[in-house]
Amino acid sequence: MRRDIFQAIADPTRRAIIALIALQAMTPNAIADNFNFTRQAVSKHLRILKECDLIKQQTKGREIYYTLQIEKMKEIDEWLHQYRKIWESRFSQLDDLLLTIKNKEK
Amino acid sequence: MRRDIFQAIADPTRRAIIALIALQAMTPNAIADNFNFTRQAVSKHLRILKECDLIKQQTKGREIYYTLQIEKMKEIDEWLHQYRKIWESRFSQLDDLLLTIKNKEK
DNA sequence: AGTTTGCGAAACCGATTAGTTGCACTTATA
DNA sequence: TATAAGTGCAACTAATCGGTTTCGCAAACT
Repeated sequence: MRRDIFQAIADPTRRAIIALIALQAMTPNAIADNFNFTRQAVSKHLRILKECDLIKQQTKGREIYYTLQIEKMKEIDEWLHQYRKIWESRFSQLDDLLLTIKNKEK
Repeated sequence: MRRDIFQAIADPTRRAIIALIALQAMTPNAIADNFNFTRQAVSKHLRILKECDLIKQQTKGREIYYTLQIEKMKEIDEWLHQYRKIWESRFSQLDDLLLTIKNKEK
């Protein structure tokens, strides 16, 4: 199935997993220790995160270490950019207004 | 139901609605004209967006105009901030590396 | 060689999602 | 006042989601 990064971060557990492995590479078991779910449930989340390239895996013996692909997070940032422009322009409009009021007081 | 902004933007149709009303306030009918869904389907999306304060409505006669609450989008930006710090620090590490190489060449 | 450990995949299940149709209500128009 | 237009809500439905249990397989340990 084609995965969407926005759908991937929609689930709070997946966001928590992202936060965990952002700090250091972790195995599924180590990740699952932080939750009340089974390792298999975590494994399913990892699969979804992997399907949209948010994480990558590195096998080491029988263990698999998952790491965050921080580059992928930029996609959200890029989507947000168009709206950031809007709120920043509104903020500068407010600045202009305050400046006008200030000048009138003189 | 308590709504989550991340869940709200997970749906591509809702992201399209957000993009539409970011430009100008629109009525449900006007929004629905842009999709192949029924007006009622759009109405349900609007309800979800409203439940997490991403949009607000303004009644004008029998019409209801929906506008984007751009401030709410900042919540995503704040969540993203922790990861932005990471990719920016990695970028500066790359800068350091390039600088080191450059100095060696001298 | 036999057992334990770490993992993913499959089958299953209840809850949720995203759409539909049908309806009721309010406002504008003839 | 009757009718049309704009809207939200409720009931229904197929598909998806997020969890579980069970299983099979490969690597590591005894």
